[in-house]
Amino acid sequence: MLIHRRHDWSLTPTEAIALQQELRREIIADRPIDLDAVRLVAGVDVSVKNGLSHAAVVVATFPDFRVVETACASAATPFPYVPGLLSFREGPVLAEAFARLESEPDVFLFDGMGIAHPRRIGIASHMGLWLARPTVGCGKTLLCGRHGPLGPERGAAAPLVDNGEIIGMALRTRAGTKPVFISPGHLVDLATAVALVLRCAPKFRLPEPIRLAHQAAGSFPT
DNA sequence: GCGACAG
DNA sequence: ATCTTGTCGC
Repeated sequence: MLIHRRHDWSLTPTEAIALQQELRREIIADRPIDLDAVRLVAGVDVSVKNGLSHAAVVVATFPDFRVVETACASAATPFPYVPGLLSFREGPVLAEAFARLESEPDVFLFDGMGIAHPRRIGIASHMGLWLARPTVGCGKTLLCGRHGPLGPERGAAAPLVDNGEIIGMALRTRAGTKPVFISPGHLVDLATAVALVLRCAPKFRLPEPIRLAHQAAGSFPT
């Protein structure tokens, strides 16, 4: 599908932070989406092996999750992991994989944060600008913000608050397991993001598209 | 200055 | 993220 190249990726940490401050102004995180109109959902993930980064984008039907396409890409890992700058480490390979997509997913689910980020531009939001399509962040652990206690049942949720603003939601997708942290990436609002993730994770803690992408990204020949 | 810190 | 098998429990 058509990708919008927004900038160069080879930046120093200081330059990367400055770029995030510029790009954050373009993020739209208050737009509702009609989930009944969603037909294709993509799961996005990257695995790192011996200095190489392997990206996988798995496109599945919604709401039954049958795989219709898998786009992959590999490249030398360009940037060390630095909290707050994950997109500069995984963005390059992901952009390559996105460019190889033949289908046009209605929404992309990322393994990481959307606006629940110190500068409100986690990897889901950042890549959302490149994709110019709805993106949602689904993290397994918290990067920033706090939340109150959650009920024990599936569907229980508590707002993620940082500096007085609601940036996401701690959401229990399965009873008896830790919650996941949902936040709008780009072109979606929090309520829609939460509803989508709940529908994408009917059985396991993580959304089905992300599980598929995680498996694909991790099964590269060495 | 002291912690916290997606993947 | 990654190194890694079996095992406890619903």
